Amino acid sequence: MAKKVTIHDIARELQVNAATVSRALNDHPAISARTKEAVRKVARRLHYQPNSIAASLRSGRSRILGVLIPSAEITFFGSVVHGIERVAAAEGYTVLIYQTNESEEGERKGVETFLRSRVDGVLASIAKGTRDLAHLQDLKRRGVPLVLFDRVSAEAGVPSVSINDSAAAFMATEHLLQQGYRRIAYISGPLHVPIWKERLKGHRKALKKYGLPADRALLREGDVSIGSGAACMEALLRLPEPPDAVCCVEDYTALGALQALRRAGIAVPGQVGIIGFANELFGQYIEPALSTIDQQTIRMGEEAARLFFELSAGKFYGSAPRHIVLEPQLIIRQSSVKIHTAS
Amino acid sequence: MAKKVTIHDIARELQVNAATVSRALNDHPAISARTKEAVRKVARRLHYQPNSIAASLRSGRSRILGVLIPSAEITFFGSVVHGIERVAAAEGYTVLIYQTNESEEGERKGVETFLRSRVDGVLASIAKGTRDLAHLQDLKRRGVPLVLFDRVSAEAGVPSVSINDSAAAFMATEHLLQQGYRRIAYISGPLHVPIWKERLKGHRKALKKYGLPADRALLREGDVSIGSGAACMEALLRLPEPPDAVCCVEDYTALGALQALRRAGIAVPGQVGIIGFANELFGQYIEPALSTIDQQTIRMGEEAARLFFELSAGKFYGSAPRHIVLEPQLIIRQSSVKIHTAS
DNA sequence: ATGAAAGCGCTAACAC
DNA sequence: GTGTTAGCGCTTTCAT
Repeated sequence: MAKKVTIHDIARELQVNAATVSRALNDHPAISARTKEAVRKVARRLHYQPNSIAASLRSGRSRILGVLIPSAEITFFGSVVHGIERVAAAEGYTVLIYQTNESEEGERKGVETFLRSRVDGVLASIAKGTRDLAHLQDLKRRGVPLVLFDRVSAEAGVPSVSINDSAAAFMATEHLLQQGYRRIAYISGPLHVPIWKERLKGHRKALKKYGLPADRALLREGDVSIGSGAACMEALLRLPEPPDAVCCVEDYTALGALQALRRAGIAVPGQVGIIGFANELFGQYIEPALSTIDQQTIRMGEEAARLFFELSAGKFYGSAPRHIVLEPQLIIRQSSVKIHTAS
Repeated sequence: MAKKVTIHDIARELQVNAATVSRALNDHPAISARTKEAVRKVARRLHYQPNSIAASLRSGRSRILGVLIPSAEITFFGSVVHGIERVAAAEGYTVLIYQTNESEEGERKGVETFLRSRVDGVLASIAKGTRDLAHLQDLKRRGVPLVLFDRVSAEAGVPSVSINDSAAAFMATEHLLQQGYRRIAYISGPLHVPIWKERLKGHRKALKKYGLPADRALLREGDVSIGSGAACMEALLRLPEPPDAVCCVEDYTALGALQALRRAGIAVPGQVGIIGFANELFGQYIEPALSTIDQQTIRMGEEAARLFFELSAGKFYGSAPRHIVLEPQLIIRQSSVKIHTAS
């Protein structure tokens, strides 16, 4: 273990004060160009590596942004993180990711880790398993800016970026209706999670607009996994009056449903239409290609990061938090297209 | 911004020394149960949050493991991280992820960030764009344990976990040969990356075993993206003697190739067989389901984390680094099955 | 079982 | 333009 070199080593070498070295390294305006040059040269020669732990302890700022995501195995989040990174990098910030594994426990540990590491802010997407938001309030109480994205919560009282989930589900459902499907099932995620509650609302609104009843039997509450999607679909198929279309709350759910339909020998989109949600990469490559909703991932990440910088610049502390709502985009592929217009 | 509460606040409240509080909080054996109890109670009441920055500065240990992954959008890495987390958590360590976006530049920044944050170790999978490993050597030189996984490099001289890439490609190719395919193309990733070079070796070995020549025209060096897979496949189809099977270095590459084949109206696996690599989630849901190679992701993560703990326990510093090689598993689905045995 | 004191490496307020 | 000084909040000898 090589002895760590500090600014004092550089200072000694150059016969100057450690503070001078610190300033030179940080490009402080009051330091002469010659000194800066000399300091940098010695620093390089000695393989000096700044200790941001010490710097953070002293300055109270780490220039690190913590991002809490439910799972690194979902492309969607990786994509949002890209957006966050782009904006963060431009401001000289680094992004660190913690995956909560969809549990409240994991989320608490993530917050704890970030708090201990004294990140300058936290951007989070709430885990499926989270019911109590106390740990998020903790961040607020400690003055760590918090911004929520995608899986947001108005209760939290912090800025957020999300898509218009209700509108998205409305679009998806209306699209199925316009294709002539009439008995539309809905496979949701846990309804205690706001975004899934919102989406259900949009779905129902579309049904209502077309004068259709909200048949309780056609609503399934899954856990947004492939397996759960398949199980829900199977249950739906056992119904006395099975659905002729299904609106899924997630692409993976749709994948499971599709699998169940295939096993049952049901033609998609001929007999049953299906639409997903999230525009995951695989959707355009499966057979039939999955219609879905695009959630503007990069944009979402960028906006979330921007909200953080606004927050930390103190631009709207105290006033009501901003909620940015992005407009979703309907992506029509094959799985939901019954009507062939032209050819 | 609530005033931060420190161990001194707790100490004052209880009329004891800060050192006592520190010990109590860390469950030091020499502290009486009564004192510990009292300290914990006050800590809770004051919402005390330990400042690990200060602790790290003093102790020189952060109990944080940095993980460098090329991209958070690849399921494979998310899965490996799960394995890492499991082992790390058991040792009281936290995992922080940095995505390098497949570039050497990103990788350098990640190393820099981890170095500054004084993580206790780094687990890394080398980016596609990385040619110079100097930044990784830096970690070693500074005494930060480094373990490589998946995209490893023997040159780095550090412990690693990978799968037997050569054997994997051999299995994939042999499987195609056993299915009766004879003109087998190979879509590789950049050949300066060791794992892809290794895989190519395995592929050639299989060809050789079956007495087939390594036709240069059948080898394409793509960049492991869907688009590149499609482009390579198109080029292959334009050959005077197009291939009757294609072995891809990655599932996403295979996806692109599949797309190109579909556009060209070629039946898979009837006319052309195809096999991928990585066992990405989507593979079993596309049509035809993609044959592939499983890479033991969770296991890989666990082993990598274990290697780190061995390293930091000083078990084999100085001696030659251990390289764990996991055995891959051939997963036969539809895309490569020409021969229908039974039914 | 607890206290006293020193210091990890850096930055920032105040000198000059 | 640079030096001095005083910590940031914690851990860790060494005492007692």
